[in-house]
Amino acid sequence: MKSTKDRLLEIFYTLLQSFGKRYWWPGESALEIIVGAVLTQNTAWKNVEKAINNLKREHLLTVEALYHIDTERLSNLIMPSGFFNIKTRRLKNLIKVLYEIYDASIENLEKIETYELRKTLIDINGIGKETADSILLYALNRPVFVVDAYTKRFLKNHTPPLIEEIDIKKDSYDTIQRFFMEHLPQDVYIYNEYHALIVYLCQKCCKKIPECEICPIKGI
DNA sequence: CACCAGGCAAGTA
DNA sequence: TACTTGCATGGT
Repeated sequence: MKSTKDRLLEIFYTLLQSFGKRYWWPGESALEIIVGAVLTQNTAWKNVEKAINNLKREHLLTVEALYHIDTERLSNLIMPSGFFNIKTRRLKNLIKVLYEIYDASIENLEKIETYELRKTLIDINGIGKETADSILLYALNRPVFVVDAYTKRFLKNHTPPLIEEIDIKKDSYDTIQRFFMEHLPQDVYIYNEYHALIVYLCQKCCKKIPECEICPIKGI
């Protein structure tokens, strides 16, 4: 009987071999990833790209520019990503911390201990656990596992079960995160690729469950 | 036409 | 603690 740790790793390497590296997170800078993390809340990535491109075209992807930009102008630029009024507020809240506390320098974030930084991020109105962890992992390369709707769907659909279903149902972000982190090496590369592969898997074939014939990890 | 997408906060019971 | 709702565009 395989251990849960062995199964999780086997699933990882099988997904990696089947689908290849996902190259997450798309973005040319840490700030672009941070901004994208807010814009993609409950939103298709395709729409986020339009918003990001709007900001890039206007050379607004700097902490200074986003701090000083007029609220209405920012709303118009990020409109394609939806929820633009609330996302403008959320971006401003986040940028305000980066500008006023961290002196507009992403590099100053490097000095902060991971879980202290996580708490700081979550304390910002508009930044929840998933957004904070996405920033930590994908923008700042911290070994933090990101849990999202796909992760829950993956756990819920996978057979044989990896974790008791009862733990998946409620608001179980911390439980699921702990599950992955306690059963996997604490490794930024693995966390990065694993989350991206789960998303790809769900977008590719999880929708066909329970009879997904092309699922490469069936039975593991 | 309906439904969903790489969430979160605020309100209610 | 556990549900429910508003937020909004764009693709299928």
